[in-house]
Amino acid sequence: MTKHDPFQLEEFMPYLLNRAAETTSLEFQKTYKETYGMLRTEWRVLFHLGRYGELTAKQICDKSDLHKTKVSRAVSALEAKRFLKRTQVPTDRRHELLSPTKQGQSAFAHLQAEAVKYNERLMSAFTPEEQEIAKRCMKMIANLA
Amino acid sequence: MTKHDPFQLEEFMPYLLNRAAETTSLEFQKTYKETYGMLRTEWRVLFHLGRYGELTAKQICDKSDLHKTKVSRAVSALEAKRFLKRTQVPTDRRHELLSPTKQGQSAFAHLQAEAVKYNERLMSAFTPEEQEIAKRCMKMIANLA
DNA sequence: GGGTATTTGTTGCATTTGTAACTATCAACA
DNA sequence: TGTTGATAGTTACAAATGCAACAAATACCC
Repeated sequence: MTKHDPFQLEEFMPYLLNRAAETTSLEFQKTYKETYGMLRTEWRVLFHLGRYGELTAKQICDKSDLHKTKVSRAVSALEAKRFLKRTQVPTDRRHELLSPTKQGQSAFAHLQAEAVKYNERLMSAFTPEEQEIAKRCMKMIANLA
Repeated sequence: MTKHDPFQLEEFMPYLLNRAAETTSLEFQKTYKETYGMLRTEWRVLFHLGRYGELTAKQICDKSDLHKTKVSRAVSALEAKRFLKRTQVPTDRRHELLSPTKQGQSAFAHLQAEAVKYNERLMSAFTPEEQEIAKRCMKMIANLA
């Protein structure tokens, strides 16, 4: 690092992304943690189930990019809390279909509404164009686009 | 969630931010993990020391938004690996000044150069305007601006 | 069919993290 | 001075995570 070319930590995207991700995650965590006692991974698994309906654990792994170990434990926890149920698949007994219970659907509906509100509040500081650009950058960086 | 208004997971910023942050962190992790055996927190602490010079643990906490226990452990690890040294402050024995050793400076110089390269590669997919907007959004969301 | 390789998911263990309690030092002020 | 409160940093313990080994079921191929 020279005086002419100081590398600013604030220009380093992994750093900025981590800071921003941590800030928003901690803020929104209150919503699902206080009301439903969920952990972040559980919330993300339930989110996928609510969003896509019936899924196998493998499909959740692929869609969410969560490790199968994390998903396995989150599914157990959500099942114990009666937010999802498992259904055997007769044609292939290796995997089971996971689907939200009534309680899981209700929690998802609530949390989704809160997520929309939180998101709107978070993004309201930016113009629609800026929002689009930011989202596109994130998706590209996360290999989602 | 209705058919008219499906809440896309891909529109939820905490989700996008976490995905993008995790992707970049894992990619860049290789650089400091393989070569220096550092953990992410250690890398971030060393980065602050390299960037700002002598700092107390408290100052690193404030600048990095890392919890003091994480910093404490990262400092111990970096000291054990001879990347930093502690200096007593006679006027206030509660804190010590942390500064990189020769080896720490060398590691920092190397990692910083790699960070610049990684960052340029990462951002090369976007126009300068898009890069500025994305960075500004991140800073704002992370309360850095 | 029978043996091997793949896929799906769980579990055990070591590492990492978060929270709270703790020590040590200094500040403030009667 | 001495008592109380604040600050810097460490440590202990519980919870969460990552990795590797594992078990069970299926696919593949001779």
